[in-house]
Amino acid sequence: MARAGLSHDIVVAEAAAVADEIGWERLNLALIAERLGVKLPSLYKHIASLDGLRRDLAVIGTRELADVLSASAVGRARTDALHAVAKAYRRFALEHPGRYAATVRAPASDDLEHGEAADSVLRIVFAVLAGYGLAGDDVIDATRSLRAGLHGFVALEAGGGFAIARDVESSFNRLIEAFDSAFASWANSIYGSPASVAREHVEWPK
Amino acid sequence: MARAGLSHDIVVAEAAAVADEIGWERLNLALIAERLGVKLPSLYKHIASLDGLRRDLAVIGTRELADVLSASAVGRARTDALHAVAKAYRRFALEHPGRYAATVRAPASDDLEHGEAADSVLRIVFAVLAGYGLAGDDVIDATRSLRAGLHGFVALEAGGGFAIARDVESSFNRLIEAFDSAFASWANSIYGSPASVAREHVEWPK
DNA sequence: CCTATAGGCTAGGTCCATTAGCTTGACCGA
DNA sequence: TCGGTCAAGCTAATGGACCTAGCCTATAGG
Repeated sequence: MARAGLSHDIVVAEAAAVADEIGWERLNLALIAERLGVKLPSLYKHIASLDGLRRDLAVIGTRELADVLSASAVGRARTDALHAVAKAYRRFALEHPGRYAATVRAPASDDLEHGEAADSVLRIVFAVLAGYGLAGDDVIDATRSLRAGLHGFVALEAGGGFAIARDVESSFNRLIEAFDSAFASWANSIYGSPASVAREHVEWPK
Repeated sequence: MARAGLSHDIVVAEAAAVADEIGWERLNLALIAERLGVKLPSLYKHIASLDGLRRDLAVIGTRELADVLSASAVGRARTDALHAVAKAYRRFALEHPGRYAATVRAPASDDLEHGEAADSVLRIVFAVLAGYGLAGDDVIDATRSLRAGLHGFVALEAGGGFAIARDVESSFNRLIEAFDSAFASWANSIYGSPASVAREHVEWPK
């Protein structure tokens, strides 16, 4: 009985690869075990349950997304930063559909580790929006709108919803341009009231 | 052995109710059978499979969504129509989360009945956008952007992603206002090229 | 070398979806 | 009314998935 040399991180990493290949919803322990050269029950020495594994996957997926977005934004501001972050977001979702789907899971309210990962993504978005001079409720509305647009677009695209003969990339760029215009105009509008940004707990992206 | 008096439509209707209550992804035959006062295998006299039932649910859910959107748009145009349709869309998704999730399933390419239901929703959106004077690629970009924004927003909201202390309805209104401004400006921009609207097959909303 | 621990294993339980095959209620024509 | 057909229910059994209990041994530390 040779040891396979598994660890918690190795199992989660393999689960991420499997999820990217066959889809988040079809993720199953049997396939993970097979690919690791181990029988299914052996996985339970490293994970708590399938649901626990999904949560762990959500955490590392969210961290990876934060890293990708952060790297895309360095040295940019306003329109440049918005387009760069949006492009990086879409690219991550298309290249790692399983990991991306994992990030859509909202953290449990008592899961500090997961919550911190989600907040790290939100901080990047806030930083981009700060470049537009947004404040108060505007920041929240802009964040929600941008999240909605990004998530909706990549979810529909990944699901095969864009079948018309029109370049998807061009449509995506115009969506982001629309947000760019909106955020620019909000900064000068009456909406920019200095309401407190009361952060109970911030969840991302779902 | 008293007969329960089931039919295909009754089973699908009960499935819709169950999906709205416990969620699209947790829909299962055991619970449907129990609620109908029948043993699980008896359902197979009326449905082909769980996946077939899901597809049937997608069709009726999509039709219901089309009816709701259509009713909301009558007698309105441009900004009024856009806000009315958006509000009806969000309301449907929040009141019938299971049915809404079902509508996100893209029709199989050879499923004419499902495809027709999906197209009936798209026609409503096209009609609203026609009021803005959009043409060519603009119509496609606007449709994709609007779908993305609507779907993303309600998906995130339903998933508990909007936890900050800011009224969700207000954020939604501002998102729609942003689309309204964008569509209005597109109609007068250089983008409005008369490219052909090549409709291979149109899928909605995923 | 001895021992404790941790990481594998087999066996078995539960819960679903699905299929096969049986039984019986309801309707229809003679 | 009688009998036949069909549809709608049922039980039983299969297979796949997650999960647990309990065993067995490779490895690390003394």
